[in-house]
Amino acid sequence: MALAAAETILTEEGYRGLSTRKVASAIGYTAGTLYLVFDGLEDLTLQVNGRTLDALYEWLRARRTDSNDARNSLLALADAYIAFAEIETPRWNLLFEFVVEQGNELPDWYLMKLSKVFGLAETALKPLADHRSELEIQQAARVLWASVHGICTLKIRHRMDLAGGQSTGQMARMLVDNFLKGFQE
Amino acid sequence: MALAAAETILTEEGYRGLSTRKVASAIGYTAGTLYLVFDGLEDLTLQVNGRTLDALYEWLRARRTDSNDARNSLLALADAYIAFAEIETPRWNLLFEFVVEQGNELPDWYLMKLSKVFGLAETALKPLADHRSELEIQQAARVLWASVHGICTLKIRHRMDLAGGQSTGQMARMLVDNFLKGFQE
DNA sequence: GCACAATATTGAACGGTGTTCAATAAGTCG
DNA sequence: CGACTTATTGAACACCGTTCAATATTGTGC
Repeated sequence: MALAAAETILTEEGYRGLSTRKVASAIGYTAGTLYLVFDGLEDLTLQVNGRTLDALYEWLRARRTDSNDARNSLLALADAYIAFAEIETPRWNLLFEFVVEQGNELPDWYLMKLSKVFGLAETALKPLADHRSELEIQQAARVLWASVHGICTLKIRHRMDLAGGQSTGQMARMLVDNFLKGFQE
Repeated sequence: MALAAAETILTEEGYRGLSTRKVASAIGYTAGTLYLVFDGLEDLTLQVNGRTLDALYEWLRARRTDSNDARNSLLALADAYIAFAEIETPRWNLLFEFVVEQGNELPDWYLMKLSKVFGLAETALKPLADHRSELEIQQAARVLWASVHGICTLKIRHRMDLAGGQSTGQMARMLVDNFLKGFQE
């Protein structure tokens, strides 16, 4: 499979090393042949990202804690997310480096996979459902998710190795702790 | 100046359209000449990013509120940050698309500019200094900054246009409100 | 003004990229 | 076997970053 070869190249050389010719020759074909299967490099990238989202979902699902303690669940999720980004950095990078062309939208199947991942945070927040509405839970889950993602991004892209060095995990803990305190009134 | 030309191309064609040849011809030169001034495209990109950081700092500084209300200050800052990302999307994208090569570090002058921007969030949080230590303030400021950045990223890269659609501003408000409630004990 | 040195600039070259497409090879069926 | 369909190629096009010998330009000392 071309996608598996693409993932190998991606992991070994980073997303800048990913090229149609390299993927094709890795599976014993020519670049032209790839264009019978994919619309082009952008499409191939999207497919790779789809598989990465699947892998991320499985990774997180395997590491979640099934407790009724929203704080514990969210911290476990955040730690697992950070670990995935650190271990699978090139694949994780490609996930967000892929900027959708102006006017184009991400395909539905891709948005589905995304919302499946977000869903994990929502279920982790569910134990607080008595105090808040369904919509508020969903919105809070996304705010938290985006925030953890931001912490992850700035750390991995070396935008935060300045003074006051906390680890990514500590930052996530600070975020979740304070946010939840506020969210529970 | 080459950097000004690079910014024009960047704004008009996105960071994928940025090339040494285009920048050079835009100022009436040849690609080779750029290599007497810059170490290569990576260096040129870094210089452009430096100017973007300056512009971002000025943008935020001009829009901050000088009140003693940490919440108001932070929300003004977050809104200004989001607005900058929306208006100057290509330049803002390049700021974080630039992944530092393995082993290389960002130069000191770049980290200085970064910490200057982060500093704005720290001063906005200062009114709460009585309750917390200096270090905690700094750390909280960074957590908040990274979180707002994450919200911004996922929105601009179209990773969140699913159900429960809040605006970026609403998400930032939810984040700051809840975090501060928790942070103030 | 002129010769010489220093600097600035070029343009071709190398190896790479995404993408297209006529031409060819391989497989299938009557 | 021939006809038809499918798979695959490899050359071509227009780019890209980067290097560097050759050339043009400028500046300096006489």
